[in-house]
Amino acid sequence: MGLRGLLTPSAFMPRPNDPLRSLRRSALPVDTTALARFLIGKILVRDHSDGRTTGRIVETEAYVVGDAAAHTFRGETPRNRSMFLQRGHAYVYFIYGCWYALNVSGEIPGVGGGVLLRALEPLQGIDLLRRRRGTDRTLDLARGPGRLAMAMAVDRSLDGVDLCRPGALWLATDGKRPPPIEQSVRIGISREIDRKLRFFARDNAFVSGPVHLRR
DNA sequence: AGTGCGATTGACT
DNA sequence: GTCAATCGCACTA
Repeated sequence: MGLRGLLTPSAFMPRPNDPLRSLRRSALPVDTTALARFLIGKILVRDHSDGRTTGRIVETEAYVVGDAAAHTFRGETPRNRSMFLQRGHAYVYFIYGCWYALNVSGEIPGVGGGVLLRALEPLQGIDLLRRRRGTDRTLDLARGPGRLAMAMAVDRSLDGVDLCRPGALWLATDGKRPPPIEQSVRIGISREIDRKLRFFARDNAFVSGPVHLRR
């Protein structure tokens, strides 16, 4: 490596400690499906009194306007109102009596739509993620929406948080190019089952779902 | 006031 | 591969 490489960041060397930059709202596509694709490769940051945990988003699903599988389909209610906030806000819901799941709102104010975050590749705070999940299996720490929320200590208290402002929970980029992205049908729904609104990083081991939907 | 069910997971055969 | 756990919420009445 030459002098230039010592003095300036190199695009060719991995930099594990690349600074995180908060995602500006203006950078987010004004469309839930485009946002679901855009978020692959971005970073979710959880700042907690226990410490910071971060993970790279490797799997998302879009729940769009007019989508019978979306919680917003029947209009705004106390439960889902966060998905009607301006794009970039957290919608957290509780399901099956035991799990939370985290979404990012994706439309203009008053219009309901959101992106379910389904899996993260753990980056920082892996010991803390392990403690929260009660397992040492790095692969399983945040593979699946319920595990992701548990690993990142996400519950309804974070519902409505603005993910474009650094705080308890926010979205960031480390400047890396997004990975190759694949698309498929969504997992675990019974309506609108043919719409290919799931996005994931190709051949990434931290992606959830059955094997035939992993590549 | 009562009912049915879900954008899941982990344990088990 | 199957299946129970578990409860907030939306819907019906």
